[in-house]
Amino acid sequence: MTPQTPKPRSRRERPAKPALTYDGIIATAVQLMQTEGLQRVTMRRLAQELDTGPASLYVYVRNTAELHAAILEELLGEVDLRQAKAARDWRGRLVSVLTSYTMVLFEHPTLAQSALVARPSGKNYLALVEALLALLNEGGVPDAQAAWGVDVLLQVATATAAEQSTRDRAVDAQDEHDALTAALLGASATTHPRIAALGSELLSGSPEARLEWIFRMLINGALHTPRTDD
Amino acid sequence: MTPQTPKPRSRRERPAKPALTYDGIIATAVQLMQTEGLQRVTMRRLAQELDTGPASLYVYVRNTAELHAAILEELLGEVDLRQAKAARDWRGRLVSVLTSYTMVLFEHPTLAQSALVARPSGKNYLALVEALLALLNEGGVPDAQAAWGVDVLLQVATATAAEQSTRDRAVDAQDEHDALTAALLGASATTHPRIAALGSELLSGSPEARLEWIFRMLINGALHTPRTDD
DNA sequence: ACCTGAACACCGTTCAAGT
DNA sequence: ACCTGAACACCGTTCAAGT
Repeated sequence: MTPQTPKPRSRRERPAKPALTYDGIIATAVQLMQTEGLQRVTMRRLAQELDTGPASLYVYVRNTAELHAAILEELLGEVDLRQAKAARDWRGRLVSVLTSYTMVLFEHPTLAQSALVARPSGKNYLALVEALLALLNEGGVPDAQAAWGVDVLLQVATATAAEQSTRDRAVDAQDEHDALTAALLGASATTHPRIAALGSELLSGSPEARLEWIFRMLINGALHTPRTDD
Repeated sequence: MTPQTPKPRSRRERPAKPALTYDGIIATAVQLMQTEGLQRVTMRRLAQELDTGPASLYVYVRNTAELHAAILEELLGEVDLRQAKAARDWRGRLVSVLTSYTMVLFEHPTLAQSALVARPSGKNYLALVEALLALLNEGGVPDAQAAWGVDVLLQVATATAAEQSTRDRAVDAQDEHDALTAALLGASATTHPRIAALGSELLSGSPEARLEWIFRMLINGALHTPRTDD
């Protein structure tokens, strides 16, 4: 009689060390980010979580940037693409999808920072691009303009989320914001007439109100700016 | 006869250790960035360059982010604001100034990355904002729209430069770009009809042509999108 | 092929102690 | 007030050696 249950050779107190796989590594990385933040998702810390040494991860992931890109692609699954079919005009639906994307990144602003540099190319990203292109097409934005415009829409949304990453590291960010506020409001009307004229208008509005206006102005810009390059 | 030339108490082989000052630290930091790149402008490396320990720098600079922001503010002095007075229509001059800003950041894309997070507020930055606001005003962009629009213009320029920082670390970036190209061009017409319809159009155009179109569409968007929030 | 220990070459930041 | 040595708590990545 051969034993049906192979005795697990559990090392340490963990319930059995699972074999390393790409998917397993990324899943653990996402979990680690959710519990400890992206700044803790390092090769060393992740290896520790997987009960191995950092060198082992390099069999599956080229470097830290690639690891972060993979995490982002996972996260993009949370973007609410159903907004594309809501009962609103195409502009409103476009703004909704973009806002959902921005909100997902807002939860992890440091990831947004890396997203600017390491663009993903997985299925969730493709689905997002497709949804945006469909809405632009529905709104009558000419193909050539939609092709370049979709990039700008995502770039601005990503950059806006990335900017927010300062506001996390509370204290410094506050100081920095105060410095900018003081500089803008204290500008002299002789040397900086336009800054002085606009004054607090430059800093006005909630982040939400600003973002909505920005998305609308991008859409209008894409719709009304012909490509003259070719 | 008293000696007229005081004997310098030179430590090591350096020609006399200058006293630390904020300006001296930033000047050395800028120089270090120019010779070795921003990734080498660390507290430790900079301290070494100044012939002291890293702890000494914390008397003048709160942290690494603040150091990088100070470097950026210095660099903004290189933006060519004379373009604002060139013999072209206001849109063309606006595009010129923005392009000059982008080019300055292009030389140091990792600095652009940090610029997204740690916005400067020094005199060079104020001069740039003032120049942009003056051009928007000249073009008849309503104040409320100019106030929010100037932020978007700078954000997009900064983000575009930051994106380029990948293209420096040559090999990975190429792989990543190839992955995106393959994903976009390989998209199925049934699952991703719009991506398939646009195809290579999505990746077309030189960076310069794209950027010029982007600036023009931002200007048009700002000009034609009223603020309805208040 | 996959996995690993160990090493190399670094980091930011704090703190007690000096001048 | 300014400066410092030393320490704490980390990093990414490579490589030779194992299985």
